[in-house]
Amino acid sequence: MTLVLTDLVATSTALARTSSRLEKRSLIAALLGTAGDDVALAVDYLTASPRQRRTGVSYRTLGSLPEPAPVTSLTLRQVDAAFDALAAVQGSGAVAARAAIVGDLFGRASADEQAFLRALLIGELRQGALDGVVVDAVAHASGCPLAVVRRAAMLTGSVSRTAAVALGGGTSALEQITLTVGVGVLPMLAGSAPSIAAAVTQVGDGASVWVDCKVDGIRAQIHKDDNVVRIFSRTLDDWTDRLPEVADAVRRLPVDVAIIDGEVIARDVSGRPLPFQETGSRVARQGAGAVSLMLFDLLHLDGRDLIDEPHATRIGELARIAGPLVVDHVVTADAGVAERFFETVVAAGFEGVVVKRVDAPYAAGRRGSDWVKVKPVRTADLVVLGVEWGSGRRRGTLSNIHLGARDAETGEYVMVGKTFKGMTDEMLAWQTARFLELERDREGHVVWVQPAQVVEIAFDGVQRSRRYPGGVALRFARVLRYRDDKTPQEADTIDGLRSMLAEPDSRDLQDV
DNA sequence: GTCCCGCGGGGAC
DNA sequence: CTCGGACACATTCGG
DNA sequence: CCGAATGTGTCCGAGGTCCCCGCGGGAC
Repeated sequence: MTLVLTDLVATSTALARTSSRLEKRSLIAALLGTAGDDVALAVDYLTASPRQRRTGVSYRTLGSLPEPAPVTSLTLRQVDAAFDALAAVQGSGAVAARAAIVGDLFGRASADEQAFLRALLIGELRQGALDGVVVDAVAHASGCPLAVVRRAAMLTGSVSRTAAVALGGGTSALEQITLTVGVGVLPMLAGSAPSIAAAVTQVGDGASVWVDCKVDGIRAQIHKDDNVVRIFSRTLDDWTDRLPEVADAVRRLPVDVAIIDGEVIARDVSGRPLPFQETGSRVARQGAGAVSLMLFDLLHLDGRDLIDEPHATRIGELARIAGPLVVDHVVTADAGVAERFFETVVAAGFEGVVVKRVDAPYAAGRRGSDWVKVKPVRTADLVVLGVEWGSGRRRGTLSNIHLGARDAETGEYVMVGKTFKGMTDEMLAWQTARFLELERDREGHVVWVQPAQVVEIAFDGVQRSRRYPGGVALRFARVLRYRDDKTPQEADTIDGLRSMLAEPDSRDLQDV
């Protein structure tokens, strides 16, 4: 039994049409019931994650498409084969080669199929169903308990493989899936809280909480099986080759078999974290520039699975085998103590803190309330310089605003970033009217406005920028509120933002 | 013919 | 990465 | 006492910043 693209596209279209999760679930379940051997492929496409992580094809390449075919018989496997071919293309002439494959594939697709494939390749499926809904649907289609399906998905790191096992072998087959050294596990994620006090009461509810120093690096899940070490990124890509020194460090640990969770980060000789940009750069450059490893969890140790053990137990074992690499922490029920720890680690250059329930298991793949992060928040009053028309459910509203800081010398405003975050529907409606009033010019989907409206922006920090003229950009900017009590002349200055940049000390920029 | 730069794709946060 | 909206389910409120 | 309102857990999608690499085309 094989699945035809048309059927998948029909359910995708139906998914987009309804907002009911239950209905989405039954639509997907019905499709999976007919998918036969193509369950995994169907799930990969429905969750907008084709096997081929990189096809080299996106928005730009798909600008001009051939005429849709009036009749089609495209199968999922044929699509998969075309994606394989795309992924294999490299070297001189690659652009033309990809265009040829795309032209052939799309020429065999109907209009609806073209739209679907295009959305899939661009990564903008927007049918209101991804991993969460699909996992639910897999449980329904297979008759397996949702909790069992979820757990299998977390342990295999793959919804599609889980789906194939569930539909093929049912609950008993799913239950045979266990934590396996060498197979990436979905990493446990943290929710967030606005303050230490909130986090401590939310997580601890009166009891003691575990407070970890939060490292602003790149997540790494490390599997050690004697001398064989594999390192997985947060999305479970294999990054072993680009982190040789990390692999060596783990090889030297006094354990045979382990799965460790931690963060990779570039630091100066004193151990102080370097800006995230530096660690990102070093990691991407295949091990150019040393990075160090900071650990905060242990999922498996020498034949013993620890994911269901309490956090405190796991960390106890971790400290035993890798003490010096474990991140700083305190255990307390006192929000004041946690607060002081937070201040200390932030002063030392770390990102903040993660508050953890002491007895929480390792609940992979879920952004639960067992781990809650808190980071310091910066704030600035900036001027709106332009706005962009929104897309998707923000179509028809002026959404993404361009932010400017005041240049005290010239009196002009220099752009330091954009944001679309923090706006309620009400604010969206207000700002589209407001910025249309202030409109000065248009260019594509951006509306340039007179620099008259001040907005209070929250952000995590500033970073060095090559794109923006002031040389700085905001990280994670979001709107707090519009300020009608301030004139643009009272907005915060670009110099003020620049002063928040960590001063690079060239002596310190050494490998550790 | 080579080098460099711009741009697109893809991945971190 | 952040945030708001929406849905599903649990709990509490009000006639 | 039961239906309606309110609260909670989760998911999704709106798009941000940076980085690197590879390809292609223009400058020299």
